[in-house]
Amino acid sequence: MESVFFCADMDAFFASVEQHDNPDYVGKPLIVGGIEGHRGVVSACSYEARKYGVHSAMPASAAHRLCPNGIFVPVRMKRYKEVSDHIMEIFSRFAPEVIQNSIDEAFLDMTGTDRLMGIPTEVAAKIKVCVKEETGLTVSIGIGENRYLAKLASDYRKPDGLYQVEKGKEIEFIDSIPLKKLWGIGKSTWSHLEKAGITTASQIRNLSDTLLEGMFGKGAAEFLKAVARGQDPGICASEPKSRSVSNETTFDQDVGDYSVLKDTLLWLSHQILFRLLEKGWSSKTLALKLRLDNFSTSTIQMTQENAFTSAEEVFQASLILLNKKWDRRHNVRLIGLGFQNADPAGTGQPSLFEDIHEKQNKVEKAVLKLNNRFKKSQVIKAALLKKP
DNA sequence: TCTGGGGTCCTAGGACCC
DNA sequence: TCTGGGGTCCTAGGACCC
Repeated sequence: MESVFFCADMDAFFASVEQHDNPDYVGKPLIVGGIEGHRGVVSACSYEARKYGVHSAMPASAAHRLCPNGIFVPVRMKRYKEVSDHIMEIFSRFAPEVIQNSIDEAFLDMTGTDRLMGIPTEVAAKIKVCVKEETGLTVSIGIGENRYLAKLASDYRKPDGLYQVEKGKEIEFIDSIPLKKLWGIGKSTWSHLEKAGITTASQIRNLSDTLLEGMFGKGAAEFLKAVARGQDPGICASEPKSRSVSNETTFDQDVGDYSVLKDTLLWLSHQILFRLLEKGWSSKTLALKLRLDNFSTSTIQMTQENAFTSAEEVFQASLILLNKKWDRRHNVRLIGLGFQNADPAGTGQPSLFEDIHEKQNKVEKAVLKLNNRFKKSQVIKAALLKKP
């Protein structure tokens, strides 16, 4: 049976949700994230804002310079998650298997569904109508014989696109997209490729395996070989190889005061432990991340014999990591804490989860108490209170 | 330009064991 | 008195994506 995959990708998702919730924003340059006076980047922006050269991941200051009359609004992740859940539910009405790839994107395995659902382009059109009617938003859908082609196809006619990569035209399709735009080829890989004089997929197809491996290493060579031929390099495994839970915060001003870092770690310890327990996972590995005032970033982690069970335990471990990693010669721009290699089977100790709501209350109280305390400290307040 | 926050996957090297 | 090979676990860093 021939495989058929859809990739459904929402158009300017965060910005579109904001425009839908607030009709005043419709037709105007809207920028989500990148609030003036705060460190940050643009999370998303409307197509009207893109005309000014604004794009996601751009520093806030640059966005303000390019688009001084733009409407800047904060990120409302909870709301986007709500809409996302609704959209995923719509997808599941049409596809036996929906793999969510990010908050605004999913792969639908439509293999063998044509008898029941109809031909792919018609089903895709129906999904688009459904999403529009129920959420007011537009989605672009790409169709291909594998997930990778579907993913590229979803981008091909954005916004409000619908494109199918025809059978037998896979190579032609790949060659119609600039190599540097292919999914998985980022800044670093592109710079390597360019330096080697490789700027098209057809050049990659003509290179020998040994040459490619010598230049990029085995993993990257395999990836490039596959995508240059329109094959799936293995994006989006249905079962991730490892799981992690982390929170981090960038201070409005770099911090040199140990007690501020300590208080932030206490807060982060509660956040990550609660989120871990909420998912029903467990973890023995704790990682601390620091970004210094010179933007250099480093991490340090430790693995203990047993899974972490209390925020206090996490907090104490995080202090050990901080003391090992921070030599106080630079102020701290960002501090983060996370669990690595989390085990989805959990701890096997149900007592941990029985009182999870009670735990949540305690955490909330603790955080509230912390926040009240932090109100005295102007430096840290913004960083702590911006989180729900 | 002055660079968020949350993730996954890969790699290279070291420790340790048989 | 100059030495193996393989497997597994762990760490730190880096690439990439949304």
